[in-house]
Amino acid sequence: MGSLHVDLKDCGQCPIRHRAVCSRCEPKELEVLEDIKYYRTYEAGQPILWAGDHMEFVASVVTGIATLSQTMEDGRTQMVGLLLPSDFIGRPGRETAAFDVVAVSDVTLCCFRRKPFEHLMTSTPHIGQRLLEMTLDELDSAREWMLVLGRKTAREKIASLLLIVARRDAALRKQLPSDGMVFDLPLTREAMSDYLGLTLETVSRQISALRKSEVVELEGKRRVIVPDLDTLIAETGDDVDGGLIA
Amino acid sequence: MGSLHVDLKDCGQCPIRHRAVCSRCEPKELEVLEDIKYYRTYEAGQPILWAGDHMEFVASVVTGIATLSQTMEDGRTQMVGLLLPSDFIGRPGRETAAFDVVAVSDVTLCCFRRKPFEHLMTSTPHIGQRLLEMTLDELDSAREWMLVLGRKTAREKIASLLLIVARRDAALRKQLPSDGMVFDLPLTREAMSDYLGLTLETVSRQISALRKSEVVELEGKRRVIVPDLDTLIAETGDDVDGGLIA
DNA sequence: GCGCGACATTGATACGGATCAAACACTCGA
DNA sequence: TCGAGTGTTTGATCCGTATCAATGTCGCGC
Repeated sequence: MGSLHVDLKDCGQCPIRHRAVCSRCEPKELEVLEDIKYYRTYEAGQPILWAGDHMEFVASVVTGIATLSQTMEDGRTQMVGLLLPSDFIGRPGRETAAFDVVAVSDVTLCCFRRKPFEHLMTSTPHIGQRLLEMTLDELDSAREWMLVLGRKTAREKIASLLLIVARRDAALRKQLPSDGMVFDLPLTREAMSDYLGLTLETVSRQISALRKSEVVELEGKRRVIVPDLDTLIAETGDDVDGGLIA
Repeated sequence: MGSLHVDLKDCGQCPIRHRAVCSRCEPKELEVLEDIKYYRTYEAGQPILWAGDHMEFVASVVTGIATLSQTMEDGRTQMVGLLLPSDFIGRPGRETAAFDVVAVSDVTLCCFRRKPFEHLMTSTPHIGQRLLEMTLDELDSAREWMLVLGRKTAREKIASLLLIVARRDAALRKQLPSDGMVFDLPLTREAMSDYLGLTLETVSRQISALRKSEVVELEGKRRVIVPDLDTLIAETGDDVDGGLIA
């Protein structure tokens, strides 16, 4: 599990080649990147960074899932981002990590030493352009999540999370999300509660409630079946965006 | 009120010259910007953009305060950002607005037609670099706000908002926030509730409670006095960051 | 000066989600 | 096979915030 059957040293073979921060780079630019990059792996459950840590590198997630989160002194924690393959960790121009990063599954990172990477950003506009685009997308997602955290009920929060995971899973398979789709939750109930600003008991109860209402079916604790996508969307409280079918 | 005693056409005189998206530009680059820029003003309470609107321009806030918010079908509203002088509105490469933008006070925008601006971004790296930096900062703020929305109590939320406004106000005067500082709340109770994910009644009650606890004093409805800054910080639930005194 | 409208405060009550507690399900190693 | 550990479900109760409602305050136009 987790072993890759491609030569990771070759950017041309990289599974996130077309989506990551390097996606706009031309062959010559990739060669420079290949010189300063190296891989690191983390096992499920391992911390990758603690808030305040000195960061010697920035990185792209190549495989696996990690979480970005914040913890208060008394232990209350809030997840502030979910890092999936192709997502970027770290920020040029900043010495220390702003949030905790934890591997949820086994994770492989493609790391770049920070200083050379920063230098590269000024000489290679394609990297900065792509990073800007990715950061703007993340800012939009973060703002959308603020609505979930601030205004949605527990039931709507759960439905919103399920829908996000469902859409992501469909995108990964290069399919449209559809009625009858099946996917696995990558997160424990506790991780879901940290994401949604709820307790794990409430998460559990609301998932049970959605099952009783036949909005979703469960196979074991993690596998989810969505019999009717529009029903799930209705439960999120968002307006129906028909735009996806086009 | 709102009339500026400077020639706005001259970027050299612009009050946000050193912080806005154009702050890295050299004189020659500013000349290009001056060709495509124009000013628009909005009165307090006026909408600037609705989510979904076609955007023909991107802009910098020159003076005044605006809010960025999202509304659900049933009317629940969440503010997702507060736009202050030098903040940027819009996003290169996107046709439509993602959120509602409303002027809270009288607002002046420095607008750039979107297409020429996008073109400029590829030819003038300084703009993209600065925009990346600003966007990364906003992403960090958005993520910090997610902790407030997801995990803080009503009292902590109010204290967090007061502290943010206090710090911003101090920064505007180029002072450090200090004991005994006085500032005005730019927002109504309702706008605060939209920001904090509360009802306006709860906002009112918690402000009264903080006053009874002598964490703050009020002069009228809007003017706030902070007798002891550390007391206010303690009420936010955040760890005390001594870093500011250095 | 009066009355209106916008904004704010305060009170009474309801309800959603947190908290405390117990039991269940599954995996893994002895 | 059993027992421990981890993650999950479910129940009982409590508390914080929402909701519904009334009253208060200030500024402004008539």
